[in-house]
Amino acid sequence: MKKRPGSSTTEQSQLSENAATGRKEQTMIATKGRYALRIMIDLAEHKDDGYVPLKDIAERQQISKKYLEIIARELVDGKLLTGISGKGGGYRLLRAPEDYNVGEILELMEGSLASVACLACEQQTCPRADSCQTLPMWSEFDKMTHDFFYNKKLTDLL
Amino acid sequence: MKKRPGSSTTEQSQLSENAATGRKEQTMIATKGRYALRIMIDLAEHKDDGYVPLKDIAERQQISKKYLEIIARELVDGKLLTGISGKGGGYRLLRAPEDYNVGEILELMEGSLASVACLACEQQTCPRADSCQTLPMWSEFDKMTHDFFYNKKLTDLL
DNA sequence: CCTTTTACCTACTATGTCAATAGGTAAATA
DNA sequence: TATTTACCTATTGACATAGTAGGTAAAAGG
Repeated sequence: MKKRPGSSTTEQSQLSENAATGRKEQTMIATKGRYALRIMIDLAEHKDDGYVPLKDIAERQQISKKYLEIIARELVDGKLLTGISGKGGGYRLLRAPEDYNVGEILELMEGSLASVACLACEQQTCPRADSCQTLPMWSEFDKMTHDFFYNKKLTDLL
Repeated sequence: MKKRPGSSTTEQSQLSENAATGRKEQTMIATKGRYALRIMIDLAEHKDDGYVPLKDIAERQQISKKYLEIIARELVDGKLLTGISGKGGGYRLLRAPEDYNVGEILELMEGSLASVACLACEQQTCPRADSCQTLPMWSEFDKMTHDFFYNKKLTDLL
């Protein structure tokens, strides 16, 4: 409710990641995507430990466990993870670490890696598309971005 | 005040660019950056017509003139354009079109093209930087992005 | 059986950015 | 002097982000 900074339980959160830098925050990859990646990396590194509870990940990664819950559930819904409840429960990868790529993880969390709205989500083509002088550049950039992240395996980050 | 859609004067604005796609809008390049680029392109195409009033640009590009005013002023402040008031006034480029690159235009408007907050704005380095397993990837991506846009000249879009 | 541990679920909220709009003033020309 | 233009300040609605709060259900150990 009151969001008192520094009141968190185990972790010390991301401090002023967003604060008073004077400039904007319109980053391509938000916290959610980055945290998701760190969950996946953590699970890859502990893939032989059975089910890994979120509490452990939160402590190791210094991220609010409560927030990680939201992210982990989205990863489960997106079939990148599986989790079981109860004592001895936790999360684990569904595939071998080398069979994940960074792009699919980020795209699941961020919705789309598109650089501009014009190209996001199979959008009905913009009426100006035919005459747009910048669209080819955005397309080229998006292809480059897609290739970059989809060719990067999770194991490349270990 | 009331923002009634479709009430604009000359242009029909960007319609539902942000609306009900069901997914998110966290695009790397916002409307502001794209509009700025279109102003620059328009001015490059009319560089022999003296000072070009914003009214003309707004009509040609189908963008709210009022919003373009904000963007144009930022471009002036950033030394990419010059403008003079009064009849016969308007805006013009300060350099030859081939001496502009897309990166400097976007970066002026968007503040930074950084993919993640960790790398934006000369930020004091993250305490986790040394051990961060994802930072090298973000750096690599940012370098690729920077090269892409800074090597793209304004004249490449004409 | 009961306690503990865990995932899973719904709801809420503070903050900030984006994309404009509104309503002016100052400057320059015809 | 009227008109056209840039320049300026302020405000706003909508939405996303990054969480927090407070539970319920499931699974295992004792």
